Amino acid sequence: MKADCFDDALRELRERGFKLTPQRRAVLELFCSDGARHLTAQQAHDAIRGREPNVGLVTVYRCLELFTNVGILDKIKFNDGFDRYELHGGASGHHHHLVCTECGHVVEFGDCLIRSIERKLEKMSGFCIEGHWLELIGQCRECRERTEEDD
Amino acid sequence: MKADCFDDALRELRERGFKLTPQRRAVLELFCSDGARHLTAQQAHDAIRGREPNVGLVTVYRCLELFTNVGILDKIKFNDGFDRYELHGGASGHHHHLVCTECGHVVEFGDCLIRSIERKLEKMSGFCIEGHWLELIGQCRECRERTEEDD
DNA sequence: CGGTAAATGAAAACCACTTTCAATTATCAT
DNA sequence: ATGATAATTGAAAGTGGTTTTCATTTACCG
Repeated sequence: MKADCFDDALRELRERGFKLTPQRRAVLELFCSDGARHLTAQQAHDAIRGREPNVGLVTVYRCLELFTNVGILDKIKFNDGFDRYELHGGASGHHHHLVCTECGHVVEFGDCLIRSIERKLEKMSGFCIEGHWLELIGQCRECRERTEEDD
Repeated sequence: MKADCFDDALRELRERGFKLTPQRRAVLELFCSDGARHLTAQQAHDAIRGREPNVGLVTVYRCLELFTNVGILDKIKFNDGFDRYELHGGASGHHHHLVCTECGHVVEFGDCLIRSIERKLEKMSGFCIEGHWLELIGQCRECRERTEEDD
């Protein structure tokens, strides 16, 4: 549990005039806890329910939207049809995801590798590039080894 | 209009035992026409409606799915919530999209720039990378110039 | 505390997409 | 050609994640 991220977020909300409801605290606590990465609204709701049964899924959706607008969370999209959220910046700043097709294991990596591509493309296309989305899929080491054993 | 792509597709469908209905011909014609790139089902339906009013949106969805399974089309996903389709392989093979946030103008580019990143990541992560999805967004030259004029 | 505007929860709406099902039609055997 | 047959179609209903509506509750300020 990253206490300062939680306190910083509460302060940010208070300063902007938003009410600090138990529901919002519960969602914030979840996302400031260590294991919380790229969660869907449903996953967040399930995780919160145990501690705080009085939090509706709709409220979770609204918290996620609010926190994203305020800059506390980032909305990220895998190509699986679910909106996902994680702490803004996170431990490692802007990053991308490498997802295992077998077990769903996710590895994150920084975006320094993309910058050079962006510069090349800006020259080629005349675009001023503002952002990018990169997701890679494959098989993680564990799943590859298990698959080989099965043969 | 790429006549051979159209004929090849018809032959492929016939060989696999699918019926050559006017609806399927209309969808094929559209995707074999020169301007047809990364179309949504709705866009395809709108484009076809002019020539062939008797084609339902549902049928367009079914054609797109069938043609993708058969290998005539590729399904591609922008992060905008719409499934999009284009001719398999296309003129330029596997590629990525650079989308203008102002006018929606799309520039395509090949994936040779990604390969070196994939190799680095395989070493770092132990993953065997099978595929990737990259989309960049920004402002195209025209929109940037127009925006500057407005200031 | 008491007033007030913001926040919540349940239900309904949305929207892209898929499925169901009765009616139509391309294809093939005759 | 023609009729049999199974695939295909279109309309309507269903899905599933997300958003909106609206009456009720509640955090916050005075």
